[in-house]
Amino acid sequence: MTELNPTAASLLGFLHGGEASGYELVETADLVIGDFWSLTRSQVYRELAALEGRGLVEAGPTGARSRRPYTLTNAGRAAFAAWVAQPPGPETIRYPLLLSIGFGSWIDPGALLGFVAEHRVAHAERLAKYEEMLAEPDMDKYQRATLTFGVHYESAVLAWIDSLPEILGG
Amino acid sequence: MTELNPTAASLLGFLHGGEASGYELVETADLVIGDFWSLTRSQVYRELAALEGRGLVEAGPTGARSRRPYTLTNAGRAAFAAWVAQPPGPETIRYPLLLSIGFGSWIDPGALLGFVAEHRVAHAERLAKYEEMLAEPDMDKYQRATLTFGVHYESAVLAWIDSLPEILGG
DNA sequence: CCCCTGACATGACACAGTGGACTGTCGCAT
DNA sequence: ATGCGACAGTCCACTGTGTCATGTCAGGGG
Repeated sequence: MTELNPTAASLLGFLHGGEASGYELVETADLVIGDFWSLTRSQVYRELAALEGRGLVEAGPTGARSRRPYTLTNAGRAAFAAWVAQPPGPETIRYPLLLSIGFGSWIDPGALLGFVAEHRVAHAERLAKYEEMLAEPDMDKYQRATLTFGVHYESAVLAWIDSLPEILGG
Repeated sequence: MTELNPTAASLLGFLHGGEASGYELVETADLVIGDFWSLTRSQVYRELAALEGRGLVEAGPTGARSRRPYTLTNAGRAAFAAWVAQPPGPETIRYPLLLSIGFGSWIDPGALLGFVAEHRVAHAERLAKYEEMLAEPDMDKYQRATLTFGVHYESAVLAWIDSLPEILGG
């Protein structure tokens, strides 16, 4: 029984909510974990096929629009339980803006500040979205915890961006 | 002239400092951009081969321990200059701990807090490392800017972690 | 009634990125 | 002399990304 990867494990996790197609799983995942665990349609369909091959999920009869509804098997439930008991690995961040700044001496200073300003808008929007979602009173505490991460993260990025003129100005 | 990807562009960037082998480029990159732009030996060697095929770098005569020293070509310099003029894309974060928390209802609460505690140590260490590096007075302002991001990021993660007991406790 | 649009649904493919295993070289200290 | 650790590169299987292609179905407008 090879280890599950986090993406596959997440799919099994969502399938605890009942039967779902690949399309629905992508939508759910995008919504629920998309801000800190990226996945793509292609990858999801590939994982589902692999999970089916390993007997961790089962596909029901193909429905309208060639929809393939997947359900958890007992083996799938067990594999998920084993996965969540494992300590999670370190995070990876890939932030192209930081690359640009790191190579800032080759960039026109005005252009660089322009790039930063564009990113500031995106981060401010995400912060507002998270805060709006957190205002909802009846919310699962685990989702509240991940949203709170988002708030801390976006706030930190905004604070950093606002400190840049002083650092780069001289 | 297809677009450069950020990894390939970074290698060209580092080669502005003069001739270097794949091994040295991995070391440099790990040190300078490793905290916000992950790359692996395998990928670096593959990119170098591709860059050589496109005429953006040139390999000198193979030296001791089959060392292949690469240098920038004029085309490589031009490709890098074109790349840094482009606006950088959005960041991607993949944080397995957040997945675990998102699926927290299937995890033993004590174990979950244990996972969090382990991560706290790692983040505290990185924060200390960044602050120590920032204490250095003569430092390139661009590196100072990226290190400052690190400080903001790690501080935010620590603050978030410390807010978790309250969120998850109830 | 027909056609168009947009949401639903899957898959193929090429390329990028990761992590481990493997091979070999060389300098140095015991 | 030997054996360890840093240097240097390669291969492979798998995971992840982005785009293109294909087809289905529902509902509204003409």
